[in-house]
Amino acid sequence: MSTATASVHALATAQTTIATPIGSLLLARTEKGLAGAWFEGQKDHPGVLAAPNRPDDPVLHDAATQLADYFGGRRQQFDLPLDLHGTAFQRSVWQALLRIGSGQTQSYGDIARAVGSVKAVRAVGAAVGRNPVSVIVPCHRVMGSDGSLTGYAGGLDRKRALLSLEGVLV
Amino acid sequence: MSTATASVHALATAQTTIATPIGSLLLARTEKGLAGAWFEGQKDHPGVLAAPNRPDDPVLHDAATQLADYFGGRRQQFDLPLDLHGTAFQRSVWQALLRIGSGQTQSYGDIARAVGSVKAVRAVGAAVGRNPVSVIVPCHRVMGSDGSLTGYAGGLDRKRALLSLEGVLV
DNA sequence: ATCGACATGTCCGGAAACGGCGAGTCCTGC
DNA sequence: GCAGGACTCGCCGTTTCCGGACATGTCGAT
Repeated sequence: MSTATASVHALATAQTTIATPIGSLLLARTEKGLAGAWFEGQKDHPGVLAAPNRPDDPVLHDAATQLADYFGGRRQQFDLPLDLHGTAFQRSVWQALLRIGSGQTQSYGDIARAVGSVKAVRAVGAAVGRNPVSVIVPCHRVMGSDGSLTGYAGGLDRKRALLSLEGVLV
Repeated sequence: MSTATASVHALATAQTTIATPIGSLLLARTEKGLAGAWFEGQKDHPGVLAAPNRPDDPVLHDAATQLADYFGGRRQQFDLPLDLHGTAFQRSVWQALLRIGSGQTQSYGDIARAVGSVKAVRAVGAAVGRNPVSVIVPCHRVMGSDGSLTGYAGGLDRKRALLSLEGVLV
């Protein structure tokens, strides 16, 4: 069980589940902001959360709306308070992800450069793979340096779908 | 991309293009001298060079003049500073080419003997084929031991034309 | 505590393929 | 006979390709 998942279990103040074209998405927030978004069946899915179900919570509601717009092709970027729990290294990687615009991609090496440890490429891979907030923190925009899709915690099909939606893949 | 071509890309300080009866010729120089002369469409043509276009550069201007004289039948040998980039073996082969006078030819085996490795006949072929300075380094004066034309990076037609011009072919 | 496995990328060494050949063999057709 | 073509094989420098090693941060399992 990862640090991020553990802290969400302990700190979540509200949750809700929404439907998307590529599977339902569990959203969870803490006091400070959105802290988790996992597809059903995804690798680090926290399972059942103790936090109360509150679809009308402001943050969760905004997130749901913005995600609906995103999947409908009416929105390219998100504007939400985030509360990303992880090690310093992981947070810096996730911040780097947030700087990749819609329709763009970067390689794991690019991210490694961006966070200042050029050779920590595998470490970057691990960190990207532990992104707690799918879609909104766009870990799907990271590909191998040769253009291969490599992996995705939610399954490569979802990665493909997201990239198609953003116009990256034919 | 051959070593020679690569280094020209990096080191060229000036370029120009001249017209000849057998196609236009791209000339490039480095600090030290003429480093490249490629026919349009020739095998190892470097494509677009970053170096500035300077027809009036002394070396390029001299080269252009001497080439014009050569193609007009008024000149048999060239007097220019050359800067040939390649492996040690390639350079020794190219030097051997420079020792073949106008109107003469040698076989690949002759060159192999000249550079001291009698059996490196095919290697000589490869090196000759990568001559970076067409016409001036007379790789067109090398033929098969049976008198056949074998190959030419700029196309056999050009090889024939050059040899005719030099009175070797009827 | 230590170890190993990862959603990678780069570098390095060795192996193998690839030529602007040439000499030798064999076979055809005069 | 014998000139000449098709084929084989050895030769060698260069390029390309492939496999392995390594660097790095975290986490789960010994």
